Amino acid sequence: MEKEKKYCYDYPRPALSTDCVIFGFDGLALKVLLIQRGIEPYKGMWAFPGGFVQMNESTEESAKRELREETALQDVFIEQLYTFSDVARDPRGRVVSVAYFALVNLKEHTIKAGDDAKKAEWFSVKNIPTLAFDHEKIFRMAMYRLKGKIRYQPVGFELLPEKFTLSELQYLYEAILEIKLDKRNFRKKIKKMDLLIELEEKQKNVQHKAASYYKFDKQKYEALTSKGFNFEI
Amino acid sequence: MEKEKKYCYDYPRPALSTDCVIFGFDGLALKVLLIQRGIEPYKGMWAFPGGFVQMNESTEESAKRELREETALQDVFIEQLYTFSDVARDPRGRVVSVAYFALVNLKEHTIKAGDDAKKAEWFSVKNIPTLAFDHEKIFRMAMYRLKGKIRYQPVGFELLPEKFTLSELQYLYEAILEIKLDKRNFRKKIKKMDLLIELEEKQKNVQHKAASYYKFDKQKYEALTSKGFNFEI
DNA sequence: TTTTAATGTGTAATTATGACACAAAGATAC
DNA sequence: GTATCTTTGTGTCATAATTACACATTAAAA
Repeated sequence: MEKEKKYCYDYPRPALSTDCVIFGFDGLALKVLLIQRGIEPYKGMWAFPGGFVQMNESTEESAKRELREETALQDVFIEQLYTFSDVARDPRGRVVSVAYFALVNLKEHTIKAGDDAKKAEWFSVKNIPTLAFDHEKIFRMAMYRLKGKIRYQPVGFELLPEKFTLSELQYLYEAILEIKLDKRNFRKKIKKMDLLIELEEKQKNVQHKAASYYKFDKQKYEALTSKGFNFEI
Repeated sequence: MEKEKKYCYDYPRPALSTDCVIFGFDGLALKVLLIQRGIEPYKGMWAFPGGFVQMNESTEESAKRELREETALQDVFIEQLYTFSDVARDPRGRVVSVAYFALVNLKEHTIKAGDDAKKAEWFSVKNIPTLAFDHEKIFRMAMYRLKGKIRYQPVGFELLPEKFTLSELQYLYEAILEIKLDKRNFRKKIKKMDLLIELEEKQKNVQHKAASYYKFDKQKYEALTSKGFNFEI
């Protein structure tokens, strides 16, 4: 078959891709998922999972598809981050990329083992390798957004298992905000917003006093937000 | 010359455009600038100014160029809003649009008179006509963003002339937030953040006690933000 | 001189924030 | 089974922020 460029337009068009910054929390550190590139450009370097947008899908659908294909993650929190469009951001030519960020809880979602040449790995946000393309810029923006967002929207729960202890919740906030919080004051605030349900169940197999598990009252939160309530830490 | 499609690619590509939601404030009401479409589709309907992204410009440059070409506005506050990519958002075919929002002060910037077929007009945000494409969605998003942003970043000053009274500032906040604020409490907050400079000059030709003019201390604000300060209303 | 319309100012009650320490529980080691 | 270890879970007080609320002053116009 002849090598032929089949798709022709009156005016030139940039290629359109999506990239996805996937955050996870393992109970101690905030992590992001990176893919090691198997092909040029930037072969061998780490980058966020992503790919080109197809004609029959929105950019959000594209980001979700890439997420599913490259990591087998599904039904996770995902939100548009920013569109990166510097003329020279991709050495292959003009590529505009719509970046998304996703939040997953590492305990309940396992990622697919790296298929063929592609290796996927979680990196602590404190220790990220040099990234391909302009992905450092994307990463900084994603961190900034997450830090801002967690203060006024209860997205933190997306990073925790369904059942979690108050200390786990606090460690998560500390990891994202990169500050130390006071235990009593943190609990006071969390209790006052009245969006957690304390479960009967307690921790097991811990070598100290077992903490109660809590779960997030999503229904109540949605009822409140539709009435104009605003969550704030 | 033969009608020929010159730009060919291995894979199909969506067209990429930018649209710009331009907010202005006339002292009483918050307004947006709309362009009446001179051609199909949606001929005669109102829409946000916008156009296709060229190969040698980023989307932000494209939005600024469109703004300049369609309204003669330059050097105004502009920020990326969101990328709209629904497959069917444009009846001409697949068009992904990166929306921006801009803030201008109506007293110091006059917009170009509508050239040829294009008529530009300011509409109160309380009274917007039916819009072309998915621009209603873009508009709702822009309003939501502005409401959020004005509470923690001093973007309001972009909508006022360099010299303004405290009442004008308060009316602006009331128009954007769509709430009534208490005069004494508002002034207390504004004064405490210490980012306004009171000028010698007072209002003239008003049929009541003349108010002092103030200006925003941008230098001080930038010095503070670089140290992690956070403006909040 | 009176009227009109908006400016500019303070206090007190309530609520939110931030700093701070120790007994109780459960597992493990001896 | 007692001591040890580690983490849970809780309250108070001082300070700061927020909210509600009213009237004398000024400048122009009638």
